[in-house]
Amino acid sequence: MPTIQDVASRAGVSPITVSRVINRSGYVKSETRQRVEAAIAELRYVPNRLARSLRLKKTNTLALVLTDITNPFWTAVARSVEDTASDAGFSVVVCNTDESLTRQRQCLNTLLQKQVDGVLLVPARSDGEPVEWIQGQGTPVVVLDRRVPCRWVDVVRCDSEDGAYQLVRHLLSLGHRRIAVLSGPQDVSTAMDRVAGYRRALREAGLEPREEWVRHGQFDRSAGLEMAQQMLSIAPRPTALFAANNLVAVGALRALRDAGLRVPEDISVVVFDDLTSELVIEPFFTAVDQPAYEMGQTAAELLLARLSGSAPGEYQEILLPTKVVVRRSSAPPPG
Amino acid sequence: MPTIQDVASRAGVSPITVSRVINRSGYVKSETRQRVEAAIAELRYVPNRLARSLRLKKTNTLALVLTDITNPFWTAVARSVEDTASDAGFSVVVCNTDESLTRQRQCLNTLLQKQVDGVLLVPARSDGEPVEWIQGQGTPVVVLDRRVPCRWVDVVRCDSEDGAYQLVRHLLSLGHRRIAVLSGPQDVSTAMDRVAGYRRALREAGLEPREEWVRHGQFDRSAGLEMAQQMLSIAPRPTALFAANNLVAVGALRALRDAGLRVPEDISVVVFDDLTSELVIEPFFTAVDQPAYEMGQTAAELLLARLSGSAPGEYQEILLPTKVVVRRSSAPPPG
DNA sequence: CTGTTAGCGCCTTCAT
DNA sequence: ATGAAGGCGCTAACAG
Repeated sequence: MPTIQDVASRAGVSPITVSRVINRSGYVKSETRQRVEAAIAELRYVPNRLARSLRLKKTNTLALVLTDITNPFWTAVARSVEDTASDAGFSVVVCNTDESLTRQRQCLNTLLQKQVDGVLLVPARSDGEPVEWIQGQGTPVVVLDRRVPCRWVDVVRCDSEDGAYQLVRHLLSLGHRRIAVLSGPQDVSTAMDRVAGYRRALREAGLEPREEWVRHGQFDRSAGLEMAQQMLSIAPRPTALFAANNLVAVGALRALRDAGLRVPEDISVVVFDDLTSELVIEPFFTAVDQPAYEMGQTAAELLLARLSGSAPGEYQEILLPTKVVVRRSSAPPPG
Repeated sequence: MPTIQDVASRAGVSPITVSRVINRSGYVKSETRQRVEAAIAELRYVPNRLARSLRLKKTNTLALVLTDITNPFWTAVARSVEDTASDAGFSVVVCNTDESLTRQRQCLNTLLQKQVDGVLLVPARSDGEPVEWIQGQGTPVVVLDRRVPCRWVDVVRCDSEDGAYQLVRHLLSLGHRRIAVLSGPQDVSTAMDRVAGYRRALREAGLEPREEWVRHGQFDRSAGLEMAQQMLSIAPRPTALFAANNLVAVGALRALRDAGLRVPEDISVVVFDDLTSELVIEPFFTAVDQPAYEMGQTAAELLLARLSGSAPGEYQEILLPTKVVVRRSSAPPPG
């Protein structure tokens, strides 16, 4: 492949002149510029950004470390991050951790070695150490979606506690008294917060949350299926299920149908995080809708602002609004 | 940030010795190695892969250029590419083109500048030029999902013509005679091939495909909605719709429901490319199922094999099997 | 087993 | 308006 030196020789100038043409920096006589551009075209020269980045200590690349891009919520986030980054001339490297700390460390290590300019991190656990480690390498981080026990970091997320509270209030207002929650991993902040919001709503209604009505599992379909099955074996059976994420809800509904239960006639189901209407034939779930696209965009913009030095000095915690969407999956309890 | 030189000084060795420790290349006395490792730990040294890549002319990065990661089909492909690449020590940079040639060129340009080792490309158009351009830069390409008029390139895809043919045969066998197709962009090979398979099935059944029963639009929900509405205004109305992709089908169904039509009692709907069961409460569509995960994996493996020189000399065209899954959205025509 | 030399391709600084 | 020198951090090739 031709280098900047090859182009220079061909155009009869020095490499630095070619550099100035490519990056539109400094003065170049119009005639010289044309000769250089001609040489670039003839040689099909493509500048080597590796060398440029090494020199400039800037790669124009963002890392997006999330749990599983297969979940439509993260897909939307990834898409908005890419859109936002791309508009600013940045590329995005995506990594799936599957909620594993080991994989998270591997990802981050590789990413830092590649000298990404910034990291958008959905922490696999409520653990501040990875965040501090990245920052210790001089790389800015924005934490996405989840809380983390660090004061000195930017966070963009939704209020899980409040969303859950609202959702359970909706169930209570319909008359439900036996409400179970199918949540995610114990040490993931969103899973904890959603349980916390659930408990607060129950207590406020004068109900004592029973431990057997709280289950933790993975944030996926099969966990939802399994947790729902367990709930069905409790007597008296809950009249409503609160699924802490979209995939859990899909699995739960499967379990209910398999058990011959009708939703919402026999049992209600509500869910934190709606499935995008793009994918759904007929919206069914009563849900807390999270602005996934905005979350990615906001986080990416904040990170880019940090990189350009245009962000405010203090670290930010940005809470995006959620809203409850009532649909057909919730109704008054039977009887 | 500390460099390899800092580590070297601290350990009282030369940089190259540190390099050998990091990369486990060459001989290093166990005692020396320990000194070096201690220095690495103390300084929290992270090797700079930019410099390494510049030197080695290898970045351990793959590019994945697709149309829109928001479509679950591409999400699955992206996930499998990342899994496969990651196992081989590669990272993945993802780019969305939204079927735009301009954006495709921008993406590819940036990616080549970043010296990605290989490109997985879902071409925005049936145009061989971009492929040849990338190859001309000495970068291997594997084309995904779509045909391209190049002989000298690897391709991994499904047989759209045949899948469509099978799907329309299914409709014919149910007794349908007025079948319409809602396809994607005219110049995208999968959209063309699915129409071609449709036509072949019709002709074989002694039916002449009517032009008004063929529509082209974007491969998204709103196009599906619009195309379906247009079809409903044709008299006599088609008794079955063939949606050329998943999102088109969701949009079409919306249009049918809005028009007060029941599926499949009043009109049947079949679709090329199933929505993954992870996301669907109750599978409904009769569909051609494509092995999305395998497609990404196969393509990534082929690309990695090319990079390691372990691939066969000839370019490959790998056709992955599809299968028709009959569900509730198709039934005999009314009357 | 370890070190020296040189250079990957580019851009900043300082001349001219 | 253009160029020369030097170095970003790393490793291959060759000593020793």
